This record gives sequence, C-alpha cells and structure tokens, in this order.
Amino acid sequence: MKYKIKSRIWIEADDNILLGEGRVALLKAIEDTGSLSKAAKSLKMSYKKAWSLMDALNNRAEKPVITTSIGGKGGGGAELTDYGKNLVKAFETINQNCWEFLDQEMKKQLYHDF
Amino acid sequence: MKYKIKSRIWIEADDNILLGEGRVALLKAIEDTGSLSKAAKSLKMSYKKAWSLMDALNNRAEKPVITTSIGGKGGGGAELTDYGKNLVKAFETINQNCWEFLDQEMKKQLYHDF
DNA sequence: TATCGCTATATCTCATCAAATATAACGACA
DNA sequence: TGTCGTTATATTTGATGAGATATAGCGATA
Repeated sequence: MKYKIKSRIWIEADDNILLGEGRVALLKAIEDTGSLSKAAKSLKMSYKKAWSLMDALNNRAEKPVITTSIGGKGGGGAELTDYGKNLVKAFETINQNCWEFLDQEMKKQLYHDF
Repeated sequence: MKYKIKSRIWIEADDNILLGEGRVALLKAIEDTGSLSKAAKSLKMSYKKAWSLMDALNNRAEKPVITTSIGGKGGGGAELTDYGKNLVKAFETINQNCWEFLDQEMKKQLYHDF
C-alpha cells in the first residue's frame, strides 16, 4: 500500500483563520529571534507577509499573542506573550495527536477495504 | 471560548495528492449523475477542472476509480468502480472520525490552557 | 542630536492558477 | 448516415494573490 494520509489543522475565530501551521512556525521563529523581521527572514518570508499574519492573529485572538516595541536598543523587537506561548503549545499538541490518530485510522481502513 | 478547530485531510500517493474533499465531492456527484460533465455542472466546476482531477486520480490510484465511455446513447458517461466506492467510503469515515477526535482534543486543551 | 535597526504601511509589478473558449472524436440510435 | 451529448485536449484570456520596492516613524544609546 503506497497511500499516505495527510492533514492540516487550524483554529478559527469568527470564521476567520486564527492560527495554522504557518503562523505557528512564525511565532516560534519570533520566540527564537526576538524580532519579526528576523523571524520572517529566517523563514524566507517577506516582512510584509509576516506582519500581516501577526496583525490578524493579534486582532482576532481573545488576548494579545505577541507584543512589539519600536525604536530603542536594537531598533525594537517582538516577543510572545504567555498566552501566545500557550496557544503554540496547544496547537502543536493537538496537531501531533491528530497525526497519530490518522495513521491508526488509515491502518484500520486499509485492513477492511483495500 | 469562540475558537473552533478545523481540519482538512487528504490521501497522497507518491507525494502527489490522490484524494481530498474536493475530489470526493466530485466522485459523489458522478455517482449521482452518471456523467462527468453533469457532475461538474452540479458543483459549478468547469468540465476541464473536473476532468483533470479525475484523470490524476485514476492514474495515481492503484486501480481505476471511475470508468468512462464515449459516444452512444446519451453521448457517453462515467461511473465509479467498486474500488472507487470503497475509497470514498473510507475517506469519509476517516474524515468524520477526525472531526470528532479534534473536537475532543480542543476541549482538553481549553480546559488546561485558556 | 545623529545613528541604527526595527515596526508599520502603501503601492506597484509580476507570476501563477483558474476560467473561458474552441475543437476533435466517439458510438448508439432513429 | 446524420444527430446528439458526451469524453478528451489545446489554447487563450483574466483575475487573484504573492512578492518586491519605497518610505515614514520610533526611541535607546553614544
């Protein structure tokens, strides 16, 4: 059997996407680099796109997910709030569990139908 | 809590998409209408797109998923093979189970982290 | 007070993908 | 043997989204 099952999960708020794999990757890069522009660069993403993603995330979430500062030492920066860290952790846990669940489901179906 | 979790699953063969929600919807429409062009129309999809999807599906699957005929009474038509029907059934079962699983997972996380 | 790297935002260009259009071939049936 | 509604395929047109570019403003620090 050469078939593989794949999945993509995301969290919505008010029928708008809040958090998916791309935004989680960006959040983790922000956590690592301390800056939105460096995070974007590390993911080979334009600053504009990264900013748009984080702007939408911050506006739609119940509480701020990242905080930013302009000017000062280093020019400014961005970092995750505790709430943001929890969101990332929850997302990754669910995502991992989903993969494992689907692999099991696929095996069940293969046994029956193919 | 206004957050909702969503998912999309698909089956790949050789790193190419084989079957996802769109193709399953098309297969069911073919089953209902007996024709690829009618199925496409019922989903407001161009014939070309529908044909391309089913061509890729048939070529990548281990066995044919639909059979087609040209000319004759009614001009021809398309129908699912038994293998195709099993694929659809398996996909929908897994997809349904995945939704239920994710809803439970979401509740767990909400309880802990938000 | 000049510098620096960052956030924040608008605008324009381009590539990619989808849709629309056109056409050939087929075979049962009247 | 002509008609009809399909399948099958190429080509052209159009729209949407991503990327590139440009610019302003900020504040700690030297």
